Amino acid sequence: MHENAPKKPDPADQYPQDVLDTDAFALVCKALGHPVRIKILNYLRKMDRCICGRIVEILPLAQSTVSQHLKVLKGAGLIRGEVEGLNTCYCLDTEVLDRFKKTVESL
Amino acid sequence: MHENAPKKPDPADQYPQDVLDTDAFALVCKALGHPVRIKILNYLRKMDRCICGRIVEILPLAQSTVSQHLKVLKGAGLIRGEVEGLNTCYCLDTEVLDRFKKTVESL
DNA sequence: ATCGTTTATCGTAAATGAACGATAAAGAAC
DNA sequence: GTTCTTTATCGTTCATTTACGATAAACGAT
Repeated sequence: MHENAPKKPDPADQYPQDVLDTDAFALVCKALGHPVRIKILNYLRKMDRCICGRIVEILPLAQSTVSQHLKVLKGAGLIRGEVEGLNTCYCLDTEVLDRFKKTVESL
Repeated sequence: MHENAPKKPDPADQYPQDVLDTDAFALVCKALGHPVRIKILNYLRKMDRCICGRIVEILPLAQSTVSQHLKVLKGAGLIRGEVEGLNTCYCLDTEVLDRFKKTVESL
């Protein structure tokens, strides 16, 4: 673990973006560590994409709480949201999700 | 593997214990949602089985803190620990882990 | 029986999380 | 322009998590 010669200890080279490091992996797991967020994710998977308001409708929670959960999922990179006029449209980030799956496979 | 004569919507039949329900899945994710616990899991994967004291050694944390993390992992079913005289020997619960993997695959 | 070792648990303090209502920001509709 | 709608953020409260040291419980060794 001493980089005298510039070999390739670079993690980005070893695993060309298909496995998450410990901290990133833990972050994603933490984001998945709440039933409501799993439900949101499942819904987005079924719907492909949908606006925030729809997610608020299907959950028995205040709008601000749902917004908070969406923020956590976004912070972990699991979903993306883009503003479309008055609404914000959310969808899964399949790339991050796939990377997560690969990491789990390797457990 | 597929339901040829499906008549039961009973979830326990549909998925003969190979996929976790939302709450159980969130619980496992939550347990994985801390870098230290990922490290413990990785270590146990490499070592197959090892005693608590060894895990305490490799982590820069107080013994009581490590014990707490082990408890979380055990509570999620990810590891098992059996007392062997003075020591407690921990190992992965591969069955729960495999179920978790299957659930993640299906994401 | 006494002493050291190992691990779990207790008690506690600080940080984070989850929920809510209220409010702000931004765009649509009038 | 004003007003309504949608969503994010603020402020607050309560619960949980994380960390630690201290202690207890269980066992081995002396």
